[in-house]
Amino acid sequence: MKRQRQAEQMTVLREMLDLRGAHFTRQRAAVFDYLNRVDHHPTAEEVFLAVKQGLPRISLATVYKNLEALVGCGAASKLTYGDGAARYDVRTDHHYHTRCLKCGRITDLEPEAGKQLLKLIKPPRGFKVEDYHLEVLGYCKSCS
Amino acid sequence: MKRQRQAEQMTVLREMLDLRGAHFTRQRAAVFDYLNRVDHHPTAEEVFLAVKQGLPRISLATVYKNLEALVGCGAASKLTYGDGAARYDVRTDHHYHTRCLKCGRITDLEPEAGKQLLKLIKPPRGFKVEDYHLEVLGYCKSCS
DNA sequence: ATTCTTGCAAAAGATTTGCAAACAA
DNA sequence: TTGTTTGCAAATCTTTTGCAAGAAT
Repeated sequence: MKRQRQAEQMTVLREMLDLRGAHFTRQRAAVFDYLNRVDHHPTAEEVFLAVKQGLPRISLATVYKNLEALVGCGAASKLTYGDGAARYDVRTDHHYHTRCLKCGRITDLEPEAGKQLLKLIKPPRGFKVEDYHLEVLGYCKSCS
Repeated sequence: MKRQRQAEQMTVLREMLDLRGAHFTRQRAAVFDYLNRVDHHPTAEEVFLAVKQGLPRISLATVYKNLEALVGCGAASKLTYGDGAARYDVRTDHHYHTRCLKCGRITDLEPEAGKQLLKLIKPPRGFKVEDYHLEVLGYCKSCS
């Protein structure tokens, strides 16, 4: 059933890419697959090192291009913090997470609060809301 | 009264720096003063170009060092997004803002919602909350 | 006097780009 | 076939660092 799920995800990915006129490639699939497997939000470098196991000739530039392509077609999202490198995630619908100030690990928060949160937000007149992002900073269990 | 306010701010800055064993310098004061004047959240480059008007010999590295010093003593805060460069702000108590996806301009949101927001946040067990950050993404009046 | 800061140039880290060959549609 | 992607190297952009001279405490 794990395999079937993966196959479904790849079909969905194919469609999402197709809508943007982008091709489905082994490298792209590998990057997407890795993002689906990990439980945290890796940097491009991390993705590169992991995907290289299966595709030894892949380059870091290709990983960057593919992460960009995945974000572009909506299959992944980019999370940027002050720690140098950007992080990537397959989920585009999670806007709530915690980030450890020591180890940098990111974990998702319950999305329940989101609905209520939206009611509280009062953007300035004329501002067209497209998305929102809530980040809770602190120290995780193993770092505190 | 504008001048007096500036003088007060500088006195406060002196104290904040002193607590960390940091010196008060013309360059540092100029960077801090600029952050106090602007209505948006500039990048280090922007600060550099602006401060250079009054201190033509200042270097970009000095601006970076001073922004870091200001953040270190609590006189400023650093805001990091996916658009390449970090942005800085004198206020350290504003965690709610909007960011335009087109021009990158950042404006503050009413902090009222913060109190209620905190009640909604349920971090994982063992996570020690230090800070939080809410960002609303979209298009500002002039860009939409 | 001692310690910190400046300015410069060089270095480092992350990400992007140009291009010819390879691949997907 | 046509347009996109790959891999490589070089380039770019942001930020940091080493160091001697200068400024603040």
